[in-house]
Amino acid sequence: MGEKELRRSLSVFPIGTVMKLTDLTARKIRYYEEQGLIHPERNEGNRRMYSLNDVDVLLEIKDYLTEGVNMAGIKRLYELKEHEKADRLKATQHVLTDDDVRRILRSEFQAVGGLDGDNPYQNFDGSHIFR
DNA sequence: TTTCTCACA
DNA sequence: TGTGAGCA
Repeated sequence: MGEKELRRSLSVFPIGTVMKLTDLTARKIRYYEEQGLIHPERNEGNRRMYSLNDVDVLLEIKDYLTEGVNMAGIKRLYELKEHEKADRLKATQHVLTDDDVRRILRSEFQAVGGLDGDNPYQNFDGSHIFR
């Protein structure tokens, strides 16, 4: 991990700052953590401390949500990325970048025909997004 | 003053 | 998801 990624992973701001930065409620931010989408650290007082990466993820989650992807779908995307990350440590293979993931998501949407109304992903059950 | 966890007229 | 209670 380079120094740049290291800095982006430093947990530096409290939930109040993240709320302003992401325009999300504390309730939602903690909920996404429960869903395993972000992993803020805790300080001495049990307070959550978020990193720039966490904020980025939160912002991405907002985008996915407005695009009609539900929590199950979003979780798949991040699980997929984490698996790639794990694999990268074992074998020296290529990894899915954020852009790759976004590309995959877009093509999936186009293949299904649109972002509004009754697209299949609205009721995604967690097992067919990349069919 | 801010954040935390828990619970639900 | 919101909101209030009672702590730290």
